[in-house]
Amino acid sequence: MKYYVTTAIPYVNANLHVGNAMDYVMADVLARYARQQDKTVIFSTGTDEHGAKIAEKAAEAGQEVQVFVDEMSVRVKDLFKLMNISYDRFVRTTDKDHEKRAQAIWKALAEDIYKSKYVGWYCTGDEEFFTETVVKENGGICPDHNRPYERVEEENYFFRLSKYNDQIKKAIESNHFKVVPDIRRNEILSLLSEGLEDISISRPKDKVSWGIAVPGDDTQVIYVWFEALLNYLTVIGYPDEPAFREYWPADVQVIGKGILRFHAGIWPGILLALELPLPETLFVHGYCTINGQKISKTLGNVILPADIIKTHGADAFRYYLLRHVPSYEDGDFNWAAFEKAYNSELANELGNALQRTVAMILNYQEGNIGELSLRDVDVSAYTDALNSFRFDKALDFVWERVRALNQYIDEQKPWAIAKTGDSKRLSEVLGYQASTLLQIADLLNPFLPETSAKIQSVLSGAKVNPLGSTLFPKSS
RNA sequence: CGCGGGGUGGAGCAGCGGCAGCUCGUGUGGCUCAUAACCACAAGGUCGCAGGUUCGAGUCCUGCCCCCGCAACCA
Repeated sequence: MKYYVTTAIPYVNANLHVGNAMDYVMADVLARYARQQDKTVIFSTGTDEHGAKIAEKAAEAGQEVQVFVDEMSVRVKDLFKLMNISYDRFVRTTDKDHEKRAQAIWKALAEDIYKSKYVGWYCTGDEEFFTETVVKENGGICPDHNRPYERVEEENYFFRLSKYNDQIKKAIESNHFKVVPDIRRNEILSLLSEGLEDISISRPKDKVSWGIAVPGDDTQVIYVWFEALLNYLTVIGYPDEPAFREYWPADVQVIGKGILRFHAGIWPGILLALELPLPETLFVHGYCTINGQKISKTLGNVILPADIIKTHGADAFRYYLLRHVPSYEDGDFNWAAFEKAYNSELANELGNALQRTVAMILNYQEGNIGELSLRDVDVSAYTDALNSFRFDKALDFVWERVRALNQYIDEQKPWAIAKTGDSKRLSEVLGYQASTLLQIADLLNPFLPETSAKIQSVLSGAKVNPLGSTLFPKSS
């Protein structure tokens, strides 16, 4: 069975921070879980590299735009490696292949594209037009970028999005196209009730040169956001590659709440116009604040994934985002909460459970693990949680198992059994401990791949194979 | 009257008509296999405010107060 999962592709104008990482970590869990179930998986991600803002950033850095985006794209890949993101395909919007296929999509949409005059206020920081009222409210200055809106009057190509409004609404209402969680589904439905307007999907080349040319009109380039959405199709080779025919529609597309309108409004409109099926599910996660504040460069509160991973490892980083940021809502990252979770949950509960088990097997049984004895455990709470993208709840379930194991050890008191010389009973108890740890490793595999592998390497043979150090060592 | 979410022990949350629950923190005790880790027990709540419906209301209804999102591409 095939499984196609995507993330939004990051715009490479800045380094990715902990909040940005939610997309990739969550999608990675889904991809690993699907592989564990023997599905054939394509997990796609990439980088969004066009637009005036990128060109501007490159100029600031005194670099050729292509050199700039090459470098930024490599940084993203490096970060993904650091976070253990197991993507299968990586698309860059500056790839020749993407450009060619994006243009093919444009041509396929020809019937729904028309040329018209656009008059409005534009902010280069947002790459977006704003309405008269918004501009007035903000006194003519974009609050996000602290720069004046530009008065722009230009000829653009438009996409007949309004035509598909009702079809999109129906698809979401009928759950043919599922938007998860409900709060986001309701949000987009209310928006669709108001009705979507046609959108501008190109900009004049003399204003924005860093982009993909509109086929048949070299005075215009494709609007960066429109073209970036197409990555979900181009990365699997729309329209002619076998992967496209096999893997589309996507099973899950993971995005952050800020780009809901694009993915539940514009994107399905494009797909309907192309007469392609809509994705099965759009999963929308919340944002991660830092110390309760919105992450922002101007506030200077940015924490990079590498800051955490360098000292505590990728698994601890993934663990915190997946369990302590509610999967359906916003959450907070702060060092105190992170250290707390690391020490008490990862080190004291899980790490120590492995440690005490290994120590006893070494001390009492010369390292012989003996017979594993897996009692049947109902893991439906875990699978239900994963199937509904409740990563936090799935990990709660795993930790119930970890706690239960520590309780079991305290109740059985294997150290006391060792003194009685009842080696048969002792072996049963220690065998059960090892089995439970292996089961936990299995459940943890999609979430904490390194930890899962470590536990397995310790307990998979006939004898324990102790790690060089403890799982999750404490620094202080 | 733009739309939506929320206010529950010190903190973070669950419960959505029938004995107020979970994790953390706090206190006490137990254990000694273990990363000064682990386990047990306890204290701590007029469930934002005011009315109403009901045999019975965190839970349903009405009004009010206060936070926070979206609207306004920020992942």
